[in-house]
Amino acid sequence: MEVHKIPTKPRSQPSGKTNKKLDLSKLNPEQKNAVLHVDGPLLILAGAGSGKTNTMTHRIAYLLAEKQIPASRILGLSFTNKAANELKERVRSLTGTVLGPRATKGLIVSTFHSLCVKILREFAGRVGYTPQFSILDPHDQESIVKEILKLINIDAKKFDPTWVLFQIGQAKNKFLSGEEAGAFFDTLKGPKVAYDDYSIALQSVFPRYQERLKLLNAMDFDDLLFNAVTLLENHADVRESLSRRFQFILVDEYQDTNPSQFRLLQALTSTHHNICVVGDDDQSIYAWRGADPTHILNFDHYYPGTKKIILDQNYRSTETILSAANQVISKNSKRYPKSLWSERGAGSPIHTVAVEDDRAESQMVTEEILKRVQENQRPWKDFAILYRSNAQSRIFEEALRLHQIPYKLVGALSFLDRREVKDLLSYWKLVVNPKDDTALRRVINWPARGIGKSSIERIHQDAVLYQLSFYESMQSHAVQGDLNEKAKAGTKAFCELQERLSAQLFGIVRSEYEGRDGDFLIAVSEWAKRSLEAIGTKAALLSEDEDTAKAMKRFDNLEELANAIGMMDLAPASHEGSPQNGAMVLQEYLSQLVLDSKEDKKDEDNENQNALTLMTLHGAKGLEFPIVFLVGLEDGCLPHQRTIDEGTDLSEERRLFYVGITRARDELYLVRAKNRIRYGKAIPRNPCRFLEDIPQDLLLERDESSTPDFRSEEAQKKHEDEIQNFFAEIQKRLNKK
DNA sequence: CGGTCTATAATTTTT
DNA sequence: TTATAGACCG
Repeated sequence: MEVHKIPTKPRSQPSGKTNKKLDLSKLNPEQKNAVLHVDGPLLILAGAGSGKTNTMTHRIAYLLAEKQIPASRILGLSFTNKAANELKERVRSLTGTVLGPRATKGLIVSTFHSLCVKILREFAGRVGYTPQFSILDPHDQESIVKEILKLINIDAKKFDPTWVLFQIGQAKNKFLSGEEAGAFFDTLKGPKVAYDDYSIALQSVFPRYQERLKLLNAMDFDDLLFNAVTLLENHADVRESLSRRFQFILVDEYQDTNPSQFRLLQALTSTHHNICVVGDDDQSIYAWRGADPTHILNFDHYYPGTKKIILDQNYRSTETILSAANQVISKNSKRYPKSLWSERGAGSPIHTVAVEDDRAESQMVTEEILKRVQENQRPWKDFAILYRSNAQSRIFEEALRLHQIPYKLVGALSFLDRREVKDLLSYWKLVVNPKDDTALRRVINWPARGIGKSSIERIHQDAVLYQLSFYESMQSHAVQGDLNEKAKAGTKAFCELQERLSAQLFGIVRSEYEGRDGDFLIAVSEWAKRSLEAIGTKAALLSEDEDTAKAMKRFDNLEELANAIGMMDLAPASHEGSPQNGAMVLQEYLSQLVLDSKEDKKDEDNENQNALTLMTLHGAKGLEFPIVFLVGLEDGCLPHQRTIDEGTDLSEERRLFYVGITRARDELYLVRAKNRIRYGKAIPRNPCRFLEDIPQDLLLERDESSTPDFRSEEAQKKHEDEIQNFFAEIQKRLNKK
């Protein structure tokens, strides 16, 4: 039963054409204040669904249109490519009607990471790199750490490489110096070993890892930030020129900034304080990877004279949903007190459903969705199923597939994780950066060319002995050396292939195309397609997969990867650091790919496709859906077990719940299972503790299970204790009288 | 050298 | 229960 009719038209689009004047009439007074504030620090506390993006885009448009700030003096920063693209697109459409299509030319709206790439490509030499540096993906990082662990005789079984990498990343995110990192490592307790060798292990791996990356001319994600900050802090000339260039800086999701990002911003604002940050402390959910919410809580401390604006009118959800959200979040202590309100009316109550186990959970959700689709004519894309951890998606996928409901799984193994994609990209990486041993070792024998383990080992040993890159060592082995005939021939063939590809690619020069950038890009794209042939990918794929159709499909994907080069956005030739030859284009393309792994080629038909969404609570931030199912609302799942075990602060888990609730526009389902099947056994579970904070009168509760609520021994004991205390108390009072 | 098999570990969240 | 990473054999 719907109390409220849902308007499905997009909200707050500027109506029709406006003549020469930016239309601010659709903004509420606070939003307008934020837009009109020009000079000096500005903090916008934007609650969920409060028109944050709209405010930011209007503010940029206002600077461009009314204040005549050149687009190239404005910098917008966000965390995801998706957010950056959306922001840019909306600024473009806003200013388009007023200033024409060229108004945003030179405007940079990007993620922190890609901004750092831009800066570092230009000044790589100042931090000991060449501009061709590669960007490693997590998989590459892991193989390097494994190598190092082996080298220093540490058992990778005891010291999980992923864990080691995570801690190294933490140290970089916090921008710790060598000694500070050491002290930080000392405080850690690892997962598998009781004694504290962890710090020693980390302290021996960390420097070696960094050294290795430098040798490979490669940076990992965290290095991009770390090195950019190092560059700016140590080189006043670079710092000042960039700070002067970016006269106005806007930062989205500011509550998620980590110390590296914070310092980057400080450097960029060293010559002015025109920084506008937008965020919501209640939606800070990345502290676990180094984000520090005190950046937003103490913003005016770092930037005195800050103007603070609170956007608390919500344009998204019903009042019922908002008051549940407000209640839940109000239990957190360290926050700017605020409470969202809306004019949308009460709407439907929140459904809370308890089911028997996770199988029943997926069934119930699926059936409910089918019902809603039939009864209310809802399209699939109105629905989202949100969960705490990725592992929970699987069972829903099965149920959805069974009922033939189209869904899109966000955060699934990305296109880039596919083996053949990584292989192809490794060839391309190697052409751009021949020092990239990691890439080389991936494809040295793919397609099979007779270079086996022992040959690789020999090449490797010579590389170490003569201080060569792996590729250089290969080159010398192709001519002489102690490889068997087959391996030698393979090595020779490989080197020749690389040389040829490289020569061809560097031969594609932009100046020959005289402004026809489209043709220039297509030439590079053609090269990429030819490289597929030269490598022999089609034959390789066909031979390793029985299923010819499947193999062809994989091959088509690779061709698509080559094609996409032709559709890149290319900086104008005059612009510094813009690609001048094929290799530079390819390099740019490769960095875009690694930094943008989420929305890749698979998303091509994404926008208008009608499918329900399956994703984690983290992934859902910034999105909204008419009907939301929050599933797995059990202790151990929503306050995640790891967080409970650490015994510390559960406020971030609570914020996660808050984020989930506030994704819903019209209806919200809170679903929990009484048992969860794990490794084939049913584990009984308690309801998520945050559920208690939602007032009963907002809820419509039902229990579809056949078993009574489970209480863990501990909970049972606590419950009994409470009853006993209660009676003891009464007894005491009676005795007193 | 490459494929198949078996043992073992595993379920936070990600640019 | 399932996925993956080494071991081992052809």
